[in-house]
Amino acid sequence: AYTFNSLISGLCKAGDFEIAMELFEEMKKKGCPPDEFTYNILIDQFCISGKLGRALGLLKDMESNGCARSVVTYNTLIDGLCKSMRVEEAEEIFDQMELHGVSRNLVTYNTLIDGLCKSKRVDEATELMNKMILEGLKPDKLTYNSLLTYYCKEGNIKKAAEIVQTMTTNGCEADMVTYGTLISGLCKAGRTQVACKLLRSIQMKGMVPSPKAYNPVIQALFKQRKAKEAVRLFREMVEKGESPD
RNA sequence: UCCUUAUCGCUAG
Repeated sequence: AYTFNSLISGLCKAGDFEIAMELFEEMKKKGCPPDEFTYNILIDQFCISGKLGRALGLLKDMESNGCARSVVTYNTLIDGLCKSMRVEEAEEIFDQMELHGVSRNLVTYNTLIDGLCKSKRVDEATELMNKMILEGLKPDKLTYNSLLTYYCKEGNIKKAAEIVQTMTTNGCEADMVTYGTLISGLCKAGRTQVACKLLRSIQMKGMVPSPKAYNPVIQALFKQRKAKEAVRLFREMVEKGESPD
């Protein structure tokens, strides 16, 4: 099955889904039954292509083929449902895990928290974060970033700053993803100057801002008709050894 | 051999 799984996964990534499915059928016929990994790969593919019904169908299949669902299986489905804007169903799957005796892990929580944030249900996302802490799981960068992204998109800089505060006090270092999110939030809120200052302070810390941290600022400067400043910033970025993207 | 987070752009609406 190992060989088949590698092939199927590779084919899916290359977009050759048809061939992957043929191999899947072949496995069953050739006495090499698909295992948990095979199913997870295919479920993920169906989710990515928006065929949730088929993904759920495979989930049923697993059971009848004596294949145990793992936490990854559930995580994949939860993510797929969230990305298709079917968060309610994702929540159902989340609840089902308990009944099936599969324990949720950090990824499970992060996935659903992100889904809730993207559906603008930030209060519930925050509740869920508290719940995970009660269950002994530690929120990580990804957890905080989902919330941070929500507040930044909303232009709620105050809340965003609070999140950064919380994450650092909980031992999560702000990284370039964090800064990139914050900077774009600041630009969106029209606080371009503050965003520039943040760029500076990142450099003071000895970090090199990524192009993704520069981009929103450059963009915002153009919108404010400050093309010269934008170009200056661009030059600076190149000098510091970053390749523009 | 399998799952989750940020910016911009592109495409569609």
